[in-house]
Amino acid sequence: MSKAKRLIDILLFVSDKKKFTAQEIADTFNISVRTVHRYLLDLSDMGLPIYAEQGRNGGYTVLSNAILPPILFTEEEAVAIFFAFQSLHYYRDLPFNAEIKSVSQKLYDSLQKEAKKKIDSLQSYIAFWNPKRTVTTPLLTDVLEAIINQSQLQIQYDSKSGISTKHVQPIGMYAHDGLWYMPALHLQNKKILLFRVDRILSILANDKSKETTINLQQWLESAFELQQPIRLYVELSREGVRQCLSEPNLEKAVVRHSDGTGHIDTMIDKGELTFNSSLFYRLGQHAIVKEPQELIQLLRKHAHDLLAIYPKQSNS
Amino acid sequence: MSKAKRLIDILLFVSDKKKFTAQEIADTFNISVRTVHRYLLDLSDMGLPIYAEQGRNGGYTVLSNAILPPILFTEEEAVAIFFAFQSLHYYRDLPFNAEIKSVSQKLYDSLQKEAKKKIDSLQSYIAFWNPKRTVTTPLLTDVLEAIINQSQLQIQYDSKSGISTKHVQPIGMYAHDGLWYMPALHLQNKKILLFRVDRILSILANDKSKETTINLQQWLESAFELQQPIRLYVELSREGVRQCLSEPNLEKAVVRHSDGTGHIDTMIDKGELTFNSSLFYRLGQHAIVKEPQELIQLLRKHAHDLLAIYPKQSNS
DNA sequence: TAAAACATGACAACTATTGGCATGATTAAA
DNA sequence: TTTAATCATGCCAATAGTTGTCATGTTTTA
Repeated sequence: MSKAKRLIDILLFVSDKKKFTAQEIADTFNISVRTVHRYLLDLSDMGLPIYAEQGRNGGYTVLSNAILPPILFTEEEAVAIFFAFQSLHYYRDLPFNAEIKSVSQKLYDSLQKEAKKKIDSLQSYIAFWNPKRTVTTPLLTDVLEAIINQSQLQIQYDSKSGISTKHVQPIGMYAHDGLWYMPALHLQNKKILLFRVDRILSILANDKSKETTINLQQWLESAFELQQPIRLYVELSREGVRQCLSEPNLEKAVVRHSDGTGHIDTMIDKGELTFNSSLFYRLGQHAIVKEPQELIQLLRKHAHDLLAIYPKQSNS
Repeated sequence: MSKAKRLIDILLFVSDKKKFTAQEIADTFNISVRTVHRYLLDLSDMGLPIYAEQGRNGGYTVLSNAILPPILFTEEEAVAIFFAFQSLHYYRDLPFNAEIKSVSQKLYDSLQKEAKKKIDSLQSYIAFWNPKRTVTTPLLTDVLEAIINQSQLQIQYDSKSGISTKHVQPIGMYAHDGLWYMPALHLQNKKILLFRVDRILSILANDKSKETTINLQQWLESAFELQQPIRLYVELSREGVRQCLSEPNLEKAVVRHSDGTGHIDTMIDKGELTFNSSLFYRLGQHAIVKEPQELIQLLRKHAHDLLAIYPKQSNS
């Protein structure tokens, strides 16, 4: 086997093992101890952060985390990684911020002059634009750690009804629209609630004592099942069709007529009525709700309330 | 210089040059032609897609795109790239779909068994959730190509007022909220308009004839300057504060009072009034708009319209 | 037909790697 | 204090790998 391959094998072996003696490596790879010393010197020269402790019980220790074998990327692939990272910029807090920086650095360093120019020029043609969030999520990594350890948590939470202390077992954590959410089992009433991680004011992890719950993927799927299905029927003008096609929740249900107008006929959850009323309020005459009556009543009630809040001759 | 380093140098050289003869390489690197043949055989064995044409005017041709020197990643960095890509899944169309797949494949293949498990288990704790868009953007790559070439375009566009043909020069392209947008200079009236790429029905690129315009970054910055500033003053209940802090546009302007309530006092653009009326309609009594009068009138008018659209005893 | 390219084999000269041995230094346990 | 287990380094001969040169083919095109 060529030296290069053997070096990579040893690199992977030691970066995985973290602590070892030269004799171990010699035995594992059937080479002499002398050669092992030489190899480790080479790896050290190549930048592997490794140090040796002398004396009995001594040995080598690798400081970095597990390392992957060298990978060859094409320029296009490097660009893809750059842009994927760019799209993440709008999360103010991310569990991988340090890694994202180091990967970008490694890639950019290895690009040639011309390729760097290409990336820079592409960046003047293409972008991911998102409003930069200002809410910070200081406890993000703590929460993630607790989730991975499957700990039960005592959290102080800033909810609709004020700050309260809750005893929960988290299911997982997900990002949506720039914010982090944590579905968790509320241990008092055995119900799964959804918490916003930025609204968690403090956490206290108890000993891990796992109650078997569903995992995050299952929860995400079930969370969007209809609990109380109800029929939504809406007639759309041409503009209404256009607008509704931009609504992630409804776009699938839009039916176009040949004259450009259309309609929506689908089942939605009763709990989504409030959300939908906001949409159809905005669309006004471009979307005439025919069903359900509840939604129509909601729209009317809200309109009435609004007229009460803002009386005719209002002056500040 | 060691063989490995020389091989990498040659790899980079030839993957950049694409077409070359053995003699060229021999001259460039001061090695014999025989050795070049041997090296190219090695590179071919290592997976570089290269083929040779014999005879006069023959030579070697590399099929793949420019290749970066081998990079060492840590496991954590690989995980970061995976999750960055996961967050992109909600764009149905991306200019880098092929690259994203190949990078994921390369990384996953190079992970050890244990590391694969780690990633899989992390994926059951952490996710990026986004509604999957169903609108397709078939012309995405064509548009990107035209933008890079700085071509002028004749597009068929499905706008509010129907399908029309427009003659434009694109400035760039950006993604937002799962959709792709293209700001472009309308050549008839010299104004910059914003197009949704999925609403472009066909494009026809003219010869490139660049009118100097601003670049995408500049446009993005200027696009959010206030054209017609107007004062927005809103009194917020405790719940209103909570809700407004989740609104990317307003969160910066929210001022909290010591009792948990708060207010917004900021400048907004007159053009955003419609957008804001939808928000404050939803918030109802939790956010009492005091200024501007236009917004209050808009809220009232819309409420009136709605009551007219949905008369009292409406039955489907 | 000649020139320009790739393809491959043989071999000697050269270079790099390896293992074995020796010598030191350092550390912790006996 | 001694001893065993470590790393660290130097030397050298044996071995392994690499290189250049030359030779011989093949394929393609001017």
